[in-house]
Amino acid sequence: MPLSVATWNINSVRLRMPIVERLLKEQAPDVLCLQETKCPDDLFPFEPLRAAGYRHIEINGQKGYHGVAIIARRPIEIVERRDFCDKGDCRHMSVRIAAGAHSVLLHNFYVPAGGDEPDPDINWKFKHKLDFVDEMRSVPSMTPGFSASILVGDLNIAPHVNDVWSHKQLLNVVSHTPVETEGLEAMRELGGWVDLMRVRASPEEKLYTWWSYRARDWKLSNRGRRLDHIWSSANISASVSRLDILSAARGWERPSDHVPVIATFELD
DNA sequence: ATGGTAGGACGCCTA
Repeated sequence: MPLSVATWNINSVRLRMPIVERLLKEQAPDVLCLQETKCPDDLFPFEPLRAAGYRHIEINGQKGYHGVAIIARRPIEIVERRDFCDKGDCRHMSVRIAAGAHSVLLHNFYVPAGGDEPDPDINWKFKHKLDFVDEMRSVPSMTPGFSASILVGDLNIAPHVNDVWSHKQLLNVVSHTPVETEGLEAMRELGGWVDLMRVRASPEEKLYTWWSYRARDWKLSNRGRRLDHIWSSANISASVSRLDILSAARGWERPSDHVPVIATFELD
Protein backbone atom coordinates (compact mmCIF):
# COMPACT_ATOMS: atom_id res chain seq x y z
CA MET A 1 0.00 0.00 0.00
CA PRO A 2 1.59 3.32 -1.04
CA LEU A 3 1.99 6.20 1.38
CA SER A 4 3.09 9.49 -0.18
CA VAL A 5 4.38 12.25 2.06
CA ALA A 6 5.15 15.79 0.93
CA THR A 7 7.03 18.51 2.80
CA TRP A 8 6.92 22.20 1.91
CA ASN A 9 8.01 25.42 3.62
CA ILE A 10 5.09 27.52 2.44
CA ASN A 11 6.05 30.98 3.81
CA SER A 12 2.51 31.98 4.85
CA VAL A 13 -0.18 29.36 4.26
CA ARG A 14 -2.96 31.91 3.85
CA LEU A 15 -1.15 33.82 1.12
CA ARG A 16 -0.20 30.60 -0.69
CA MET A 17 -3.53 28.79 -0.70
CA PRO A 18 -3.75 28.88 -4.51
CA ILE A 19 -0.48 27.00 -4.91
CA VAL A 20 -1.21 24.65 -1.99
CA GLU A 21 -4.42 23.66 -3.78
CA ARG A 22 -2.48 23.29 -7.03
CA LEU A 23 -0.01 20.92 -5.39
CA LEU A 24 -2.79 18.83 -3.82
CA LYS A 25 -4.60 18.62 -7.15
CA GLU A 26 -1.56 17.83 -9.30
CA GLN A 27 0.38 15.54 -6.95
CA ALA A 28 -2.31 14.31 -4.55
CA PRO A 29 0.07 13.29 -1.76
CA ASP A 30 -1.56 11.35 1.08
CA VAL A 31 0.02 13.72 3.56
CA LEU A 32 1.34 17.28 3.23
CA CYS A 33 3.60 18.68 5.96
CA LEU A 34 3.86 22.47 5.93
CA GLN A 35 6.31 24.76 7.68
CA GLU A 36 6.28 28.53 8.19
CA THR A 37 2.50 28.70 8.07
CA LYS A 38 2.70 32.10 9.84
CA CYS A 39 -0.91 31.63 10.87
CA PRO A 40 -2.62 31.61 14.28
CA ASP A 41 -4.67 28.45 14.78
CA ASP A 42 -8.02 30.26 14.78
CA LEU A 43 -7.31 31.71 11.32
CA PHE A 44 -6.07 28.50 9.67
CA PRO A 45 -7.72 27.92 6.24
CA PHE A 46 -9.37 24.55 6.98
CA GLU A 47 -12.26 24.87 4.53
CA PRO A 48 -10.45 24.98 1.17
CA LEU A 49 -8.25 22.07 2.28
CA ARG A 50 -11.26 19.98 3.28
CA ALA A 51 -12.88 20.87 -0.03
CA ALA A 52 -9.78 19.51 -1.78
CA GLY A 53 -10.34 16.15 -0.06
CA TYR A 54 -7.96 16.68 2.85
CA ARG A 55 -10.26 16.27 5.83
CA HIS A 56 -7.65 15.30 8.44
CA ILE A 57 -5.72 18.35 9.57
CA GLU A 58 -3.57 18.98 12.63
CA ILE A 59 -1.94 22.35 13.23
CA ASN A 60 0.56 24.00 15.54
CA GLY A 61 0.58 27.66 14.67
CA GLN A 62 1.33 31.04 16.20
CA LYS A 63 0.92 34.65 15.15
CA GLY A 64 3.41 36.02 12.66
CA TYR A 65 6.22 33.50 12.81
CA HIS A 66 7.02 29.81 12.39
CA GLY A 67 4.12 27.36 12.56
CA VAL A 68 3.68 23.83 11.21
CA ALA A 69 0.71 21.85 9.93
CA ILE A 70 -0.04 18.31 8.73
CA ILE A 71 -2.80 17.90 6.16
CA ALA A 72 -3.94 14.42 5.15
CA ARG A 73 -6.56 12.63 3.10
CA ARG A 74 -6.24 9.61 5.39
CA PRO A 75 -6.78 9.55 9.15
CA ILE A 76 -3.96 10.85 11.30
CA GLU A 77 -3.73 10.99 15.05
CA ILE A 78 -1.81 13.75 16.80
CA VAL A 79 1.04 12.39 18.90
CA GLU A 80 2.84 15.48 20.12
CA ARG A 81 3.46 19.18 19.65
CA ARG A 82 6.88 19.53 21.22
CA ASP A 83 8.42 22.83 22.27
CA PHE A 84 12.10 22.35 21.45
CA CYS A 85 14.38 24.70 23.42
CA ASP A 86 11.41 25.79 25.60
CA LYS A 87 10.89 29.06 23.77
CA GLY A 88 7.21 28.70 23.03
CA ASP A 89 7.95 28.45 19.28
CA CYS A 90 5.70 26.30 17.08
CA ARG A 91 8.34 24.33 15.19
CA HIS A 92 7.35 20.68 15.58
CA MET A 93 4.47 18.28 15.51
CA SER A 94 4.18 14.52 15.13
CA VAL A 95 1.31 12.27 14.10
CA ARG A 96 0.53 8.58 13.78
CA ILE A 97 -0.57 7.23 10.41
CA ALA A 98 -1.42 3.68 9.45
CA ALA A 99 0.07 2.32 6.22
CA GLY A 100 -0.30 -1.36 5.38
CA ALA A 101 0.70 -3.27 8.50
CA HIS A 102 2.76 -0.30 9.66
CA SER A 103 1.97 2.24 12.30
CA VAL A 104 4.15 5.14 11.25
CA LEU A 105 5.31 8.02 13.43
CA LEU A 106 5.66 11.12 11.24
CA HIS A 107 7.61 14.14 12.50
CA ASN A 108 7.30 17.59 10.91
CA PHE A 109 10.11 20.05 11.83
CA TYR A 110 10.90 23.69 11.22
CA VAL A 111 14.46 24.17 12.47
CA PRO A 112 15.50 27.78 13.29
CA ALA A 113 17.22 29.56 10.40
CA GLY A 114 19.98 30.83 12.68
CA GLY A 115 20.49 34.45 11.62
CA ASP A 116 23.41 35.75 9.60
CA GLU A 117 26.46 35.46 11.84
CA PRO A 118 27.68 31.87 12.32
CA ASP A 119 29.04 32.46 15.82
CA PRO A 120 26.98 31.25 18.81
CA ASP A 121 28.83 33.63 21.17
CA ILE A 122 27.63 36.78 19.43
CA ASN A 123 24.46 35.55 17.67
CA TRP A 124 21.78 34.02 19.91
CA LYS A 125 19.84 32.82 16.86
CA PHE A 126 22.74 30.67 15.74
CA LYS A 127 23.12 29.31 19.28
CA HIS A 128 19.39 28.52 19.29
CA LYS A 129 19.79 26.62 16.01
CA LEU A 130 22.69 24.54 17.34
CA ASP A 131 20.82 23.86 20.59
CA PHE A 132 17.74 22.85 18.63
CA VAL A 133 19.67 20.30 16.55
CA ASP A 134 21.29 19.01 19.74
CA GLU A 135 17.85 18.49 21.26
CA MET A 136 16.77 16.61 18.13
CA ARG A 137 19.19 13.88 19.23
CA SER A 138 16.35 12.77 21.50
CA VAL A 139 14.23 11.89 18.44
CA PRO A 140 15.15 8.35 17.36
CA SER A 141 13.93 6.59 14.22
CA MET A 142 12.55 3.66 16.21
CA THR A 143 10.05 4.52 18.95
CA PRO A 144 8.11 2.04 21.10
CA GLY A 145 4.55 1.72 19.84
CA PHE A 146 5.46 2.47 16.22
CA SER A 147 6.86 0.12 13.56
CA ALA A 148 8.59 2.85 11.51
CA SER A 149 9.20 6.60 11.41
CA ILE A 150 9.44 9.39 8.86
CA LEU A 151 10.98 12.78 9.62
CA VAL A 152 10.44 15.68 7.24
CA GLY A 153 10.76 19.41 7.25
CA ASP A 154 12.75 22.54 6.69
CA LEU A 155 15.90 21.68 8.63
CA ASN A 156 17.61 24.86 7.39
CA ILE A 157 20.88 22.96 6.94
CA ALA A 158 22.40 21.73 3.65
CA PRO A 159 24.68 18.96 4.91
CA HIS A 160 26.53 17.73 1.81
CA VAL A 161 29.04 19.33 -0.55
CA ASN A 162 26.53 19.09 -3.41
CA ASP A 163 23.61 20.34 -1.36
CA VAL A 164 24.75 23.90 -2.14
CA TRP A 165 25.73 25.71 -5.33
CA SER A 166 29.24 26.35 -4.04
CA HIS A 167 30.64 24.39 -1.13
CA LYS A 168 33.68 26.62 -0.91
CA GLN A 169 31.78 29.89 -0.99
CA LEU A 170 29.20 28.78 1.57
CA LEU A 171 31.49 27.19 4.16
CA ASN A 172 31.12 30.23 6.40
CA VAL A 173 27.50 30.92 5.52
CA VAL A 174 24.77 29.87 7.97
CA SER A 175 23.13 26.64 6.71
CA HIS A 176 26.38 25.10 5.46
CA THR A 177 28.98 25.72 8.20
CA PRO A 178 30.79 22.62 9.51
CA VAL A 179 29.33 22.96 13.01
CA GLU A 180 25.83 22.75 11.51
CA THR A 181 26.41 20.12 8.84
CA GLU A 182 28.41 17.85 11.14
CA GLY A 183 25.92 18.38 13.96
CA LEU A 184 22.98 17.45 11.77
CA GLU A 185 24.74 14.40 10.32
CA ALA A 186 25.76 13.19 13.78
CA MET A 187 22.21 13.62 15.05
CA ARG A 188 20.81 11.79 12.01
CA GLU A 189 23.20 8.84 12.37
CA LEU A 190 22.70 8.61 16.12
CA GLY A 191 18.95 8.32 15.57
CA GLY A 192 19.32 5.68 12.86
CA TRP A 193 17.73 7.96 10.26
CA VAL A 194 18.25 7.52 6.51
CA ASP A 195 18.55 10.69 4.38
CA LEU A 196 16.33 9.47 1.55
CA MET A 197 16.99 12.25 -0.95
CA ARG A 198 20.75 11.82 -0.71
CA VAL A 199 20.89 8.01 -0.69
CA ARG A 200 18.81 7.93 -3.86
CA ALA A 201 21.02 10.43 -5.72
CA SER A 202 24.65 10.13 -6.71
CA PRO A 203 27.03 12.06 -4.41
CA GLU A 204 27.95 14.29 -7.38
CA GLU A 205 24.40 15.30 -8.14
CA LYS A 206 23.37 18.79 -7.04
CA LEU A 207 20.15 18.74 -5.01
CA TYR A 208 18.36 21.98 -4.13
CA THR A 209 15.00 22.69 -2.50
CA TRP A 210 15.37 26.43 -1.87
CA TRP A 211 16.32 29.41 -4.03
CA SER A 212 16.56 32.90 -2.52
CA TYR A 213 13.96 35.55 -3.33
CA ARG A 214 16.85 37.97 -3.73
CA ALA A 215 18.19 36.59 -6.97
CA ARG A 216 17.25 38.49 -10.12
CA ASP A 217 16.54 35.18 -11.83
CA TRP A 218 16.49 32.16 -9.52
CA LYS A 219 16.56 29.67 -12.40
CA LEU A 220 19.32 31.37 -14.36
CA SER A 221 21.68 31.92 -11.41
CA ASN A 222 20.58 28.61 -9.83
CA ARG A 223 22.24 29.33 -6.50
CA GLY A 224 20.18 26.85 -4.56
CA ARG A 225 20.52 24.91 -1.33
CA ARG A 226 18.98 21.64 -0.06
CA LEU A 227 17.37 22.85 3.18
CA ASP A 228 14.32 20.58 3.12
CA HIS A 229 14.61 16.91 3.93
CA ILE A 230 12.79 13.58 4.05
CA TRP A 231 14.28 10.94 6.35
CA SER A 232 13.00 7.55 7.41
CA SER A 233 13.86 4.70 9.72
CA ALA A 234 16.11 2.14 8.02
CA ASN A 235 13.44 -0.56 7.92
CA ILE A 236 11.34 1.30 5.32
CA SER A 237 14.06 3.19 3.41
CA ALA A 238 14.20 0.58 0.65
CA SER A 239 10.45 0.78 0.14
CA VAL A 240 10.65 4.24 -1.43
CA SER A 241 9.40 3.98 -5.01
CA ARG A 242 9.49 7.69 -5.90
CA LEU A 243 11.24 10.75 -4.55
CA ASP A 244 10.61 14.01 -6.35
CA ILE A 245 11.80 17.57 -5.82
CA LEU A 246 9.16 19.74 -7.48
CA SER A 247 11.56 22.46 -8.62
CA ALA A 248 8.96 23.80 -11.04
CA ALA A 249 6.96 25.09 -8.07
CA ARG A 250 9.60 27.78 -7.56
CA GLY A 251 8.29 29.30 -10.79
CA TRP A 252 4.59 29.14 -9.88
CA GLU A 253 2.52 32.28 -9.27
CA ARG A 254 3.59 34.03 -6.03
CA PRO A 255 5.91 31.20 -5.03
CA SER A 256 7.42 30.20 -1.74
CA ASP A 257 11.23 30.35 -1.80
CA HIS A 258 11.15 26.59 -0.97
CA VAL A 259 9.73 23.85 -3.22
CA PRO A 260 7.84 20.69 -2.24
CA VAL A 261 9.61 17.36 -1.85
CA ILE A 262 7.47 14.20 -2.11
CA ALA A 263 8.38 10.62 -1.17
CA THR A 264 6.25 7.57 -1.87
CA PHE A 265 6.68 4.50 0.35
CA GLU A 266 5.34 1.10 -0.68
CA LEU A 267 4.41 -0.44 2.65
CA ASP A 268 2.99 -3.94 3.09
C1' DA B 1 32.34 43.23 -0.06
C1' DT B 2 27.63 44.34 -0.60
C1' DG B 3 22.82 44.17 -1.39
C1' DG B 4 19.40 42.06 -3.22
C1' DT B 5 13.25 40.25 -2.06
C1' DA B 6 9.36 38.65 0.60
C1' DG B 7 5.81 38.22 4.69
C1' DG B 8 3.50 39.76 8.88
C1' DA B 9 1.87 43.48 11.11
C1' DC B 10 2.09 48.53 11.07
C1' DG B 11 7.61 50.30 12.33
C1' DC B 12 10.68 46.59 12.10
C1' DC B 13 11.73 42.01 12.71
C1' DT B 14 12.57 37.51 10.40
C1' DA B 15 13.91 34.63 6.63
